[in-house]
Amino acid sequence: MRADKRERLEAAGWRVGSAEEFLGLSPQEADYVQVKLALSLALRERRLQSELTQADLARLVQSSQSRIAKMEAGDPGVSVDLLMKSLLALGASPRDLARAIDSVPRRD
Amino acid sequence: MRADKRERLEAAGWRVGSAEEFLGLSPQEADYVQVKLALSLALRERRLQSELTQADLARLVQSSQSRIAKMEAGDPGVSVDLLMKSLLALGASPRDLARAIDSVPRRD
DNA sequence: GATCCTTATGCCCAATATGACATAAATACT
DNA sequence: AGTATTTATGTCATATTGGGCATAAGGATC
Repeated sequence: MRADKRERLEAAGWRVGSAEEFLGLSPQEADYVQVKLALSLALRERRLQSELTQADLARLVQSSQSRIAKMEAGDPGVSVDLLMKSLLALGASPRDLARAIDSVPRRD
Repeated sequence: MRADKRERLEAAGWRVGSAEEFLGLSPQEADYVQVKLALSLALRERRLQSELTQADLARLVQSSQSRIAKMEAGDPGVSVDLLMKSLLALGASPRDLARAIDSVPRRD
């Protein structure tokens, strides 16, 4: 965001900042969310790459379409365990998981 | 294991193979276990590096000493989520998590 | 706009993970 | 050897996550 735009917004009474600030997350909590998000995105990418529907993937990992949708949406009620297991079921290697997690932007 | 030893063992009726084979794990399940194990080890290393007892860490992450012990032991009843959250609480970055996971030996 | 396919969202309740506690086992220190 | 500290293991109630189902919402094709 450009500095002048930020100034205009703040002058108008808006609070400008990251989602973490807004939600009041600690740095660790923010990192955790980011990791889950990265795995979510990796899952969606892999599924589409494999040309599977969410229902297909659900069958593959013995879950349900709704769970897959929630996983890909980064729903808070989905565990990293399930994300990882699903990714592995799609043929991802531990190294692939590592790469996905490593794509999380560094904090400053 | 040396080939001749393996032969002697098998001649004597032993089945020789990896722990995964023995436990009847699929490759994906084996990878998942390996990832958890890698995080367990990383946790122990970091905790010791920080010169904290399990009880100290338990306070830090609002858990209990017994949970920490189970985490570090790679207990099946411990989630990757908890492992990650604990590592992050010890100051690990997402990149550190990625490195730990990437240390899992490749399957062949 | 009707039909089909896919994805999103909300709700059950069964299964699993959780912190807490007790206590055993291991390790360190004198 | 005895004691203190740390770690391991078992159990329990409570909380969270799980699959399954219904249904809404989006998107494509006709």
